[in-house]
Amino acid sequence: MKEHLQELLASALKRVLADSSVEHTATIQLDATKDAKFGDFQSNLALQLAKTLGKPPRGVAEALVKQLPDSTRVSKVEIAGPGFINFFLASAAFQGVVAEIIEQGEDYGCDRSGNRGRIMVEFVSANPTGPMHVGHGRGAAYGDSISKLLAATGWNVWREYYVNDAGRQVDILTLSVWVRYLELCGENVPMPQRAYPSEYIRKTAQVLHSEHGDGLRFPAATVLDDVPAEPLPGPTDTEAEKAATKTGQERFMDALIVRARTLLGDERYDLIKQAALNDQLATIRKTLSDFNVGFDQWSSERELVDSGFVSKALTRLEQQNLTYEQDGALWMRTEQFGDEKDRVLVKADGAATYFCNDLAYHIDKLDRGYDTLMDVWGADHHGYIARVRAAIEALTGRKDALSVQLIQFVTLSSGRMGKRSGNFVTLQDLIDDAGTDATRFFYLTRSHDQHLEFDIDLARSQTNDNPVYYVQYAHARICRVFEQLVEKGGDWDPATAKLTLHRLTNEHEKTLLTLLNRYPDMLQRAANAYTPHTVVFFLKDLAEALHAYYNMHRFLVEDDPELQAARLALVFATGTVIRAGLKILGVSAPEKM
RNA sequence: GCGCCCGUAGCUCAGUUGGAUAGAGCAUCGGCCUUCUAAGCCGAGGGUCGCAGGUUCGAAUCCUGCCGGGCGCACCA
Repeated sequence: MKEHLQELLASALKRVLADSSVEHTATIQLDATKDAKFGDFQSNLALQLAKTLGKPPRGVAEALVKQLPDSTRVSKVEIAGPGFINFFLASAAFQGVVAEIIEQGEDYGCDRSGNRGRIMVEFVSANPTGPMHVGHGRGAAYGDSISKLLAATGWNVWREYYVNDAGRQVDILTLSVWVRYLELCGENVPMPQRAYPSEYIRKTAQVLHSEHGDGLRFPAATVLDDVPAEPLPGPTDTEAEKAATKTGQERFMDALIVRARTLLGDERYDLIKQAALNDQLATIRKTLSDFNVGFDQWSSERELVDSGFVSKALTRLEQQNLTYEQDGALWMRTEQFGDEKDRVLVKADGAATYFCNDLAYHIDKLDRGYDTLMDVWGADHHGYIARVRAAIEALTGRKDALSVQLIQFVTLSSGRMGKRSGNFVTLQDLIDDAGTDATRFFYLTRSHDQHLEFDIDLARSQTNDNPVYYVQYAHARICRVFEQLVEKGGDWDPATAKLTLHRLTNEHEKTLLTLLNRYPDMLQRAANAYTPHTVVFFLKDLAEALHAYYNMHRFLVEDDPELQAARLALVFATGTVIRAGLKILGVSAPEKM
């Protein structure tokens, strides 16, 4: 419809400009109106043109309207305000959408071709060192929905979880489990302050203890032999003292990790490590599964390193002259691609940085043929964007190959949840408590680049305060109407119903038809801007229109079969679009509530 | 100190990429259930869009400077 009006304007524009030297190359802007009194679509073309033509905008508008070709789909064209051209559509043009939706079902307005390109969406990628918290939940809900949205708008989407199962954090995890295990054996080794406190670590330790008995045990005195005691913060520490304490605590932990390796040997150390990782990942997988979030692939950092891909990637970077050695470390030239400084890939001690492995992973993604890489990160990683973007640009020559979506922080009534706070609300707690539907809807009701205040009590409430019910209720009401129809012995045939759509004429029907017509455009906008919350707000509007209609008119009108068929067609189409929209959000569309 | 994000009704937030009189929900007040689910509908009040300039036909939206909040500035992950 929009394209049709744009063509009309383009042709009028061509005639108006025929005898002047002015050219208008920009695409013709056409927007849905906010207010019905301005018609259905508005164009500001005349306002834009007025300046270059040196004529008053209303005059330009008049000239344009005069040259506008006739169209059966347009009932009226008006010039209003400073020079807007307002289009009023013929009602038939609006009613047709119902037939279209009945034919296409939940794919109405979607492009499932995958022709826009291959995109890899990497999201969550939470470290397997503890359960997911509410911040991860937001990233999960966002990543899952943006993937579905992109898949519905012409993208070929692949979703991945990058498992950080290599590096120091895994050693910290291993140590944490071992300390808990020693505790079960009766050995009193203090849990380092900066280790992982998760309850799940205790479970892993218990299983290890029951399976291996004292096989992994060493006397506490041996473990702590020659290791300086861990410093503890004082209540009146200065900044410098706090920093010193932190460094001391890190050293304490590193010393214990070295001790664990030495005493246990590689085989037993790896046994603990693998058990710990498996348990943490199992917990994360369970939560994500409960949360209705799926991945096409889980990529392991460990495997990337072990397979030799990381070193191969480094060789390639060297061959492209993107690296250099300095102070015993290997650096990547990211500064010349917009980063504020060059970055270390391999440290002087020979260990790869996180950036190194992560970059190799991104190279692997590019090797696999994805044109666009989307990374969904927590907002605290924004300082990391420039170096990855720089590296990707260096490799591909494209600035737009990487799209990073930052997810702003989530706060709960009890304050911000930190991963190591030891006392946090897990995502699992949240969805066990409030349910997947309410939780996902809540996460997606705010723009992802906006801080989110998560009202747990509201999400948990089973009352009309909970916004997710508003939309679901509209769907359930529609389903109930069709149930009632059957109970009354009536029937409804979509094919013949399409012939009755001219009966949809009242104000409430017009509102619904307008919204249904806007759905495809809304999907495109939401996908292009990477904003699933656009879908949420659309669904709220659609549900509102349905509820208002429901309260004002009966759908089952026995004394007028034609009108009944038409209204049922309209609410059937509305139900279809609500279901399709909720599916993109990962929220269920119940038939009963 | 430098960089990124944010500031809209009492609270939580939208705002169609610069459009017409800035909108929802919650909260407050007043109406609507013998007819398809009242988890709903209809109506009322509530605003210096942080502040000050600038750009132009037109600014919550773009630019500059302040004020306030969050986050980040590693040979950590």
